[in-house]
Amino acid sequence: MTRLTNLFLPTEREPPGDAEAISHKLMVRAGLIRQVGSGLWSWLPAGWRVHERIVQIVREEMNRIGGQEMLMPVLHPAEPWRRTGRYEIDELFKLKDRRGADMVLAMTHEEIITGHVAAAVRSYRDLPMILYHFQVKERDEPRPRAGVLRTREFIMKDAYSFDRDSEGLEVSYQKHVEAYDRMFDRLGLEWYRVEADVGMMGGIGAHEYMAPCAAGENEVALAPGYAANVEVASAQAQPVPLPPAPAAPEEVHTPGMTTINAVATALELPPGALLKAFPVVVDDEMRLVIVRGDHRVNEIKLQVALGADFRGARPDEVSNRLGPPGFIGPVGAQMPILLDAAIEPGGGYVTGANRPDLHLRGVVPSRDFPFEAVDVRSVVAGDTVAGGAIRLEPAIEVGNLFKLGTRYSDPLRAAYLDQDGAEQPIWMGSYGFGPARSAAAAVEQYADEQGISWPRSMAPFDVELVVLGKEGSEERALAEQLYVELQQAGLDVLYDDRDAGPGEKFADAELLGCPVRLTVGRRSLGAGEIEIQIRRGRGSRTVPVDGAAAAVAELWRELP
RNA sequence: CGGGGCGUGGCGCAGCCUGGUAGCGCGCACCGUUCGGGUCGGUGAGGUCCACGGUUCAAAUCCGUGCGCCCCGACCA
Repeated sequence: MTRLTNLFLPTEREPPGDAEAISHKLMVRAGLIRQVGSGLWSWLPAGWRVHERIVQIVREEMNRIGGQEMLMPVLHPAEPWRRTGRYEIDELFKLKDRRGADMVLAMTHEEIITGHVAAAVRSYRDLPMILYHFQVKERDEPRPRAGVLRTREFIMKDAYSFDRDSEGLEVSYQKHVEAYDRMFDRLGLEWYRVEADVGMMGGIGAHEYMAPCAAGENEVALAPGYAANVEVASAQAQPVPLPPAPAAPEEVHTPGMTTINAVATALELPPGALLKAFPVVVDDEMRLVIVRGDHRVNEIKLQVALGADFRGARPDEVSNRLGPPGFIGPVGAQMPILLDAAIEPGGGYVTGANRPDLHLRGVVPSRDFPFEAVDVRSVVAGDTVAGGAIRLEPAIEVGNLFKLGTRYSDPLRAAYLDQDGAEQPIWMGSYGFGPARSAAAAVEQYADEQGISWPRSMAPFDVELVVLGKEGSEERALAEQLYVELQQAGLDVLYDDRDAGPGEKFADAELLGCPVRLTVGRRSLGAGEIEIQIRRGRGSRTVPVDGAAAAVAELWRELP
């Protein structure tokens, strides 16, 4: 199929000077991608083969659940984006055409697909339906990073389901869960399906598919039978020993101690025996959020608990309503108090006294101040879910599933007539998948000192055939013949026919990371054999020249 | 948006502080050598030093402006 002398595969000995992530370094070094600008990347031929192999697997799994592939444009009129209220999103690229009309570059395609469905679907008989496409997405990210892991332009598979009601949406959603589970298994990635934030853009449920890797931007909380994005994870906190509480809170002099650590150290208490007060403002009203001293407020969980956007209170607001920053607390606070569920209502905690250089010891929430119990803290490693300890892992989001409900069908008037002739809104779901991120995640997960080690399903080639020997040698003649036979056996072969030394050929083959490397050289040819190296695990064996192609094809099918 | 850093042949970098002939390694071309782990030797090509402006007899180097790129943070009182 491909001779290396004819392939545009510019490998580099050294990674770009500014690269940090493994996938960034290796994908550039291996000649798969090249940078055009910040967050803008070209896919070179070998890299594009990887991308398209991934795409094909996704396509097959989408078709299997009845998805219909189509294509929508990247350039949109602004109007539908205004209708859904998303025109104001900062990440949305906006531009004007020559007539001065407002246009946008698609960051996703809910507006357009819903418009098509709204215009064409009339009857309950037209539903349910799953439509999808692979198309470029444009997002003006505040900070692109790590090669192809976070870019401003990327291809996404986005699918949309249209159902008659919420029960129908559940069915469509479950089909996608199954399709996604299958595709990530087929891709050979390590992955987790985790509970995810539905976001403030409406929606009633969400999952993310996370590929664990060091360069990941997210963290997932994992326990036996449990997996969630830390943004939404919920768990039982580890208990903290509390000193016995006195009959009433006592003042403690704590000069200049404005941090949890300073107070905990001075009073010889664990940080978890203190309460941290976090004043926020919601719709111009201040509220006091309280978490344990060793915990952190999770802003996404807090937003969900509040049911509204919030901001941290300014220092002057804190001073006016409570006390000097660093010494604030819930006792006597004239505002609603949200108490994190990890706090024992009957415990005796230390809190700020709302006066300079003073804290209170022995504060018992249920006795000393009114509160509403909420779960608004970030889980930490060692917390438990159903008795199992949580661990946290960095991961990259490679897919997501959203139950949109009528978030888009309402403003875009996507409705149908039911059996009684009554108009009903269409229930929608949306389902994203990132081929580029999946490729990068595979590089991150399986790379070693030598380079990339692709899962069989996404490798640019199944086999790299390396010939050692000069032009006109016996090795060359045999390699040429093997090259043809391997292709006839159904394998995608990259044939390194360059006039280069063995070290260079081996190093490049390991960098590119095809699952199997074949070596035709004098050493084994004398015994009538060629060598097979498995990239993953670096195992090596020999096989007779006769029937070698069939043997390799059989071996390949057993690889991960 | 805040903070830090960088921009010099294709790639990775030095030179800048202290202004005065633009360097190194790799790669590339050619010749020879070698041929199971980036072999060795020789010859050679290749650079508006990000851009513009300023200072100076003289600017890669100093000053200013702009552009581009990377990293960290975007949060708890």
